[in-house]
This record gives sequence, C-alpha cells and structure tokens, in this order.
Amino acid sequence: MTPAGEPYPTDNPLIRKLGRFVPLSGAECAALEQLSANSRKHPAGTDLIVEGDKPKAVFLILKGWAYRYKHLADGRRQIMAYLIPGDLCDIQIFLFEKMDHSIGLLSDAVVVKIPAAEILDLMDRFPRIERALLWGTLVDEATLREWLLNVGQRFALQRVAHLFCELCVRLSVVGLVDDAESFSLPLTQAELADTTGMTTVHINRTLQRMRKEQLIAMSHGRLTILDFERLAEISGFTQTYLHTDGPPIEQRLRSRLSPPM
Amino acid sequence: MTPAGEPYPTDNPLIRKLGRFVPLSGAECAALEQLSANSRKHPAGTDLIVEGDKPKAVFLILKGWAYRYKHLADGRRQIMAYLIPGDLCDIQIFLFEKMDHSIGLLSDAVVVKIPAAEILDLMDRFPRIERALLWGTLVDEATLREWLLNVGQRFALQRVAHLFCELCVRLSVVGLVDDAESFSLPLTQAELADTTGMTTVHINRTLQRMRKEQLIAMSHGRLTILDFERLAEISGFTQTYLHTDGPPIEQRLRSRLSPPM
DNA sequence: CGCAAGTTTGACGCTGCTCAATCACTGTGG
DNA sequence: CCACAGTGATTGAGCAGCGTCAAACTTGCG
Repeated sequence: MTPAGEPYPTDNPLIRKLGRFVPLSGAECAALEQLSANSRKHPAGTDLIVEGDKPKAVFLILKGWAYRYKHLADGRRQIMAYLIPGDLCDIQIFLFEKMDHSIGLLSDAVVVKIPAAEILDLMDRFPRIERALLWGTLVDEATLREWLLNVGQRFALQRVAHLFCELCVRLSVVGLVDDAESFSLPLTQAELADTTGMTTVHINRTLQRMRKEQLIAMSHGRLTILDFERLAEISGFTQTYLHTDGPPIEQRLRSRLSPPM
Repeated sequence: MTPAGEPYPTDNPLIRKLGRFVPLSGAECAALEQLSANSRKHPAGTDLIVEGDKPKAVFLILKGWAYRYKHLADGRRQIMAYLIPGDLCDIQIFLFEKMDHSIGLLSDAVVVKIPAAEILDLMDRFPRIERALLWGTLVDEATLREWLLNVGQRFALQRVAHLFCELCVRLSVVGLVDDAESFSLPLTQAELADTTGMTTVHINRTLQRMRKEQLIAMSHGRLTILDFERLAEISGFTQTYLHTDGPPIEQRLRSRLSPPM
C-alpha cells in the first residue's frame, strides 16, 4: 500500500482521483488499470446514454468531457454536471429502470463502458475501492447541492465565477491545469448558459465583463484563470465540498466511528 | 416475505417507504420497527445538525418536517431538500469529516438518532434493507437534479407548481395526504422563496395568482391541491423520478443484469 | 472560398427584486 | 378582557437584472 500523500505513480485519471480518497494498494491500482483497458473513442456531440434508456453499464471517462443534462418539453435544457477524466457516470444508476437524464459528449472522448456486473465484482473484491466509489458519489451529490445554491441564489457573474473555480480545482486534481492556471474548456456559451440558468446573450456579456476586469482570459477553447482569489471571493467559492485535499484516511475514519455514540 | 403490492400492515413511515422499493420480510420490518423505538421529540426551529459539525449519526424523521439548507455569507439561503416522515438524512454522510450543510426542523418533530455503527450493522444483517437505502439515496439525488432543473429553467409559477406536485406525491406515499388532496405544509413564504430561488414578495404574488386561478387553496398551514393535473401540466411535473410506483422487484432487476452486457 | 457554428451587439421590455409600509394573526402579560 | 409585541402575509411604487428578438460579425473547417 502506498502511504497517503505519496500517490501511486500513474497518469490514469481514475487512480489519480480515487487515490485521493483512500490509499490504494498495488493490486487495487492494477485492477483499476485493467478496467481502463477496453476503452473506446467516441466523437464529440454524441450521447453515451439518453433519457429513457435502460442503464446496463457505467461509463468511465478517460479523456475528454461529458455532461449530464435534461431537456424540457419547450426545448429548454439544464446541464446538471460535467464529467471529466477520472469521473464515473453514476456507479449505481443501473438500479434504475430508466435513465432520467442523458449523458452527452462535449469533445471527442475516450470512454470505458463497464458492465454493471463488473463493477459489482470489483467492489466485492476490493472493499477499499468500493469505499472510494462511495466517496465519489457523495462528492457528486455535494456538488449538485452547490450548483443548486449557485443557480438559486447568486447573480450572473457570481455563478460563472463559481463554476470556473470548481472546474479549475477538479481539473487540477487530474492534472489538466497547467502552471498558468489555464485549461481546456470545450464549452460553448450556450452550454455555459444552460449550466447557470442564464441565456447565451447574458453569458456573453458576463464573460466580457470578467475579461475586462482581468479575472479570466479565453481563447481557442482554453480558459485562463487570471485571478483565482478574486473569483473565489466574488462567488463565495470554497473547495471543501470537492474533498480534494487530504480526505480522512480509513484509519482516521474508523477510529472516529468506533465508539458508537 | 410479503409479496409486492401487498404491503406489510404498518403505520411506520420508514417501512412504508422502503417497502415500496423492495419487498420486506417480517424480520426486516421488525428490525426497522425496532430502529424507530428510541425516538425523541424536537421543537420546531431547532437544528438537528449544522454546517461544520462532525456527523456521527443519521437522523430518521418519524413525524414532522425537516429541511436541508445552506447559508451564504450575505445571508441568502438555499433550501436543498425537505425531509418528511420516513426520510433518512443522508445514510452515508458520516463518511464526511464535516457537514457541508445544515438540517433544521420546520415543525415539532419526532426524530430517531441512529449511530453510524448501527446503520452499518443493519445493512450487514439485511442486504435487502441496504438495497432499499441505496434506492433512497438515488431518489434523493434524482430529486436534487429535478430541483436544479426547476430553479435553473422554469418561471416562478412553474417552480412553485412543480414543488407542490412533488410534495403531494411524496407525502401521499407516507399517507399524509387526505382524500381532498390536502396536506399540512409547515412552510412560511420565506421558506418557499429560499427553496425556489425567489423573494418572499414574489412568492406571495405567485401564490395569489395560483389561488385566483383555482389551482390551490391554502389556510392554516394546510395546502389543498385543487387541480393536480393542471399543476403538473403547467410545471412539466412527472413523478417518475420519485420512483413511487412499483419499482423493479429484486427478481426483475437481477434477471436484467445477469447476462453481463 | 464559403458554409455552419458560435460569438457579439443593440434595442427593448418583462420578470422578478428592493424598499418600505400596512395588515392579520397569535400568544403574552397586566 | 385588552393592549402589546412578534411573526408572517400582503401591498404598492420603482427599477434593475436579465431575457427576447434579430441582425451582424468571427472563427473553424472542408
């Protein structure tokens, strides 16, 4: 087992992410590495699964961006999550009869399709991985709550700022942010609008303002965070809900729970 | 084991709710019944747990209403869930070091505080209960997505209509809606506002409009749905995400998964 | 080079917010 | 039994944030 803080040397995004939740042994890493073997390329713009489908497998994103979304009858759309390398699309969603939302690709992507049975088997064999997956689910849920807060209570500029802070932190966990706090952002303004509950026109004006105020720079599908501190202050962003920084090692958790009270 | 569709006769809201997810045996019902033994009364307005606390237990609501919420620095508040009888407050939340939100009581309530260890034990002994709890978590998450869609994309009247439809369905599952589609709603307009991302003033005007249009009636903390069909149509509500109607029995699910493809 | 997709701009106005006052209800103490 | 206070509901006036519509512009790409 590699001690916490000394991650298993890998560029596998899943191992990188889960390794932050629980320390992973060599065997566990190998199993995860093996999972990633049967990857397939999918082109941008296609859907991995759409509302109404029977979910039979879980998708693991290795490269590229996916997003979770839902349409209303009148054409309005709400984006409910972005899935980046290392993210699993709802580990337990196969319990549902039908998908209640769709998952689409924002860029060309490398994706692993994992049959439900295989996930169950993996969790049986490696309880620590199961625990890490559970962590991941909890973080997804906390993120969803944060998005609700964002859309429900904040102003346009705050919403966008908060989103950018979150993405920056999440992407840096999987090594996709460079030293200049710059990263690939394969989103159109329409997608940003449907994420934050705004219109494209207003997103456009908000982005312009952010550029004028030296908060960000955008070009060629890359976003550069010029002033993370100020973005975080403006939007009230704190990264605790993402649980990226040293979550409790199993040991610590167990001792906290052992005296049942 | 009682066959599906012929529920174990009880007025225990937890059994009532879980029994809809999976068929429960007598032993399982007894275990759940026993859980509910150590209940305590809590007065309205108090918090069960607040942001920053270390979660060590799970709360089960037996009577009354609770709500999950989060404050911003400037005093704005977003309500992120309502918890009604039979609801558990985040079964796995004890994995987190600190609560990232608070849970408060909207009415006098009867609540069971279940130490994390006891929950784990229950899940060990009764896999079917574990499965039902997992279902519950998935439904919570689906509900959160629906709320995000609501707040992000719909107009004021639609938001309120959708919320009322959801509450009506959820409350009727635990037997809290009478024949006239009327139920106790211990919410102030301020709370409705913080749920839907609106102001109290606008909630007030929206409710007036709904009353004038014969959609609802409100008095003495009770809400009567006068025209559920139209409310649902206006807001685009469909109850599928709540998974109240005949979710797959274990058998069906297992056969669907067995050929791993 | 020319199309398609995405971005930007302007004019206009609706939805929903702010502020601030008044009203209604309920429980309290004298 | 009533004055009083506190909480929540209601109202009005004014306006700001953001949406709508429609057109022009820019960029990527075969």
